[in-house]
Amino acid sequence: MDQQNSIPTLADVARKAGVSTATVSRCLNSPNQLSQTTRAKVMSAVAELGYAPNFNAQSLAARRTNTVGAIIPTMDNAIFARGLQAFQEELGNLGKTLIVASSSYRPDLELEHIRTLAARGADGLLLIGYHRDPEIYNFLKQRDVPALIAWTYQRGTDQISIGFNNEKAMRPMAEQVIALGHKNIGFISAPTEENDRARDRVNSVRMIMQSSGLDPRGLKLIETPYSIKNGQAAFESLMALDTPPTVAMCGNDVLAVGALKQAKEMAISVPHYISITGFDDIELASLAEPELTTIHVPHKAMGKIAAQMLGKMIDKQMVESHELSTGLRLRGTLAEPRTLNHITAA
Amino acid sequence: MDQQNSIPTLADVARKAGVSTATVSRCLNSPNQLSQTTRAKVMSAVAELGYAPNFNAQSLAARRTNTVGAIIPTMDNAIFARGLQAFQEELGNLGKTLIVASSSYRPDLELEHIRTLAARGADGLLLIGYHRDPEIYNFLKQRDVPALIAWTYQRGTDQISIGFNNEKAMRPMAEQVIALGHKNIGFISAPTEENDRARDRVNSVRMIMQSSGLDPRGLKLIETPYSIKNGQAAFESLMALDTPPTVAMCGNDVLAVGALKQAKEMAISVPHYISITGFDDIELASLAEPELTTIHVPHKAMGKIAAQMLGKMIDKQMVESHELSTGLRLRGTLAEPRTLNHITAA
DNA sequence: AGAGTCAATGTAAGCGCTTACATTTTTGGC
DNA sequence: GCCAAAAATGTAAGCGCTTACATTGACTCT
Repeated sequence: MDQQNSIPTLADVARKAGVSTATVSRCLNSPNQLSQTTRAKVMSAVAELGYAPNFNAQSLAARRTNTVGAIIPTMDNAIFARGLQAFQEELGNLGKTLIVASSSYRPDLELEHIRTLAARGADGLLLIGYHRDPEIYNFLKQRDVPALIAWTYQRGTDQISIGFNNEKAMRPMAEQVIALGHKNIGFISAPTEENDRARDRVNSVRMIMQSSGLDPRGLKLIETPYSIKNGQAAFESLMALDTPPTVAMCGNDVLAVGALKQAKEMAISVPHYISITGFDDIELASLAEPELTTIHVPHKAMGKIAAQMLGKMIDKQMVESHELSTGLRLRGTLAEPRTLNHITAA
Repeated sequence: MDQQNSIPTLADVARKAGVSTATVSRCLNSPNQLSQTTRAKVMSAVAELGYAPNFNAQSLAARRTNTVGAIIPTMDNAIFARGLQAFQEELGNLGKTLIVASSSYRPDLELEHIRTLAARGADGLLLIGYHRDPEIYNFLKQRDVPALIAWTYQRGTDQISIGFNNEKAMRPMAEQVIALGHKNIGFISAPTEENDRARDRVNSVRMIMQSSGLDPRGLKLIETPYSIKNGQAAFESLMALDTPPTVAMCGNDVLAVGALKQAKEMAISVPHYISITGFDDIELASLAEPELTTIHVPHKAMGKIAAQMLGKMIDKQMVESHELSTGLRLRGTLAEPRTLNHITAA
C-alpha cells in the first residue's frame, strides 16, 4: 500500500526465488548447507530486490545482536576518542557494530545508558573505570551481559578489566619529582569523587610522599573538570597561594597544558620557577613548549585489545584482565625546584 | 528453563499485574489513557520485576527505532569528536540514541555502513560532506531514510545540509594572505579526491589568486592525510622547493600545527620567514606558539543544530539547509612575506 | 428507564526473521 | 535397481512487542 515497492522482506525474496523463507535465511547465514543451484537462485533474487535483512527482526528471532555498547565519559576528549576509534575498528573486523553513549561523568546517566543498551540487547558492554554502584554490576550479571572495564586495571575483583593501574602508573612520576627535591607539591586533578582513575593518580603521589618522609597532607590539591581553561584557572589559584608549590603535577595532559599556558600568560618560567607534569601523553604533550613531561599511556592499543577481549567474553570464552604498561616520558617541563635566590620568573 | 528467572517480558508484567499485555504496553507508552489504579498496578509490577522493554521487539512491532546513525570519517579528529559529542547530547534530549560508524575516509566503507544502519532501521542518518555516489542517495530515498549532510553547506541540491560553505569560509583568509603581498603560496591539504570540503578550500584560494591577478597554477599544493606528522613532512617538502613559498596555507589546523612544529625543528621563523595558516580553530590553534591564524568553525553548534534538524526530518517536518558562519581569526602566524634581504631564519 | 457516549481494557493479528523438526531428494554400496 | 544414510529443503512455531478493533461498563441526557 506504500508509495511504490516498499522495503523487500525475506518472504519477498523467497517468493521470487521460488523457495521457502527458511532456505533464504539459511542462504544468508550458513550458505554451505545449500546446494549450489538454490544458492544461486536465492542470491540473484536478493540482488534483484536489493534485499537487506531487517536487523531488529533478526536479533529478535536469533536472540543476539552483534552489537556492543560503550559508555564513555565524553567523546570530546582525545584519549577516549582515540581509544574508541581503535575499539570500533577492531569491532568492525569482528563483524560487530558499536553503539556509543556518553555519561558526561554522571553516574546516573551512566546507569540509564547501561539500561538502554541492555534493552537494546547489546551483546557486551565497554565501561570506563571500576568505581560503580554494585547494583549496576548485579544488573549486568542478572541480564547476563558481559562487561569489560577499561582504562583501569584491577586484580582480585570479579570484573574483567583492560588497562593500567593508575596508582602504579603515576608512581615513577611522583618518585622523579620527589627525587629532584620537590617538597612543596601542587596537584591539579579531575574531580576524584566519581572518578577512580583520577583518585588513584592523586593517591599515588600521596603514597610516595609518605614513603619519602613528606607529609601527604601537605599536597596542594585542586580538583577541576577536564578542560584547558580549568587547568589555567587551577594553576592560577595554585600560584596565588602563600607559598606556591615548586611543581604542579596534573592528572591529565589537558589540565597540564592549561597550566602551562597560564604560566606563560603570567610570565612564569617553566620549568625554572615551577615544574609542570601531565598524564596520558596525548599529541598535545609534545607540541607544547617546552614539551610536557608526562606518563605515556597506550590508548590505541587499549582500544584494540578491549575489542578482542570483549569479543571473547561474548563468545563465553574465559578471558583474564589485561594489564598494559605505561611509562614516564621525561621532557622539558620538569626540573629541580627553584632555589630561594631565584624567586622571580626568568 | 534458564538458570533462574531470566529476563522478564511484557507478558510477565501483565500476568503479575493481572492485566493484558496491551494494557502494560499502553501504560509504558501512553500512560494517560489508563486509569489511575491500573497504572499503579502495572507500575509496581514493572518495578518488582525490573522489567525493561526489549528494544528490538519494540522497534519491530512499532516500525521505528528512535535511533539515528552517524557516519563520520574518524572519531580521532577533534572537530568530528566535538561536533559529534554535541550531536549526541542533543539527540539524547530528543530521546534518541546514536550509532556511530567511521568510514576512515573510504567511500566503500561508508556505503557499507549506510547499508548496515539502514538495515538496523535507523530513523535518520548524519553524513559528512556532500560528495557521494548518487546511487547512495537513491538508496536512501528508496528506503525513505532521511539523511542530513553536515560539515558543509550547499544550496540548490536535493540534499539538506547543515554547515558552512568551505569555499566561502576560506575566502577571507586567502584575501588576507594576498593582500599582505604573498605571491608564492604553498597549500597543504587533506586528499581532495574523496573530500569535497578539502577540495573547496583549495579551490577558494585558487579563485582568489585568479581574481587578484595571480596564476592559480602557481599554487604549490601538497596533499596528505590528516595528521601532525604528515603536516610536518609536507612542510618540509614545501621548504625543499627551489623557491619555497612565503606562506604555507593549510587545509586544517592539525596539518598547520604539524607545519609549525616542523618550522621550529628546522629553525625557520614563523611568521617572519614564512607564514602558516590553518582552518577549524580547534583548541590546539591558540595553544600553538605563535598562536595560529585560522578560520573559526562552530563545530559544537553544528552538532547541536544537526540533531535538531534531523529530529524534524524524521518527524516529516520540512527543514531547510542551514548555513553557519565562520570567521577569520588573525593571530600570530600570518604576516607579510619576507623581504629579499631577510632570507634567513630569525 | 433506555439510548447514546466515552473512557478503560481486552483480543488477537501481525512486525520480519530464525530454527527445531518434518519431509523430500540425492547419493552410494551392494 | 533397492535401501539406508546423508543432504537439501520445507513447515510452522515462536522471538517480545504494538495496535486496530472489539468489548465492557459507567455516565449523561431526555
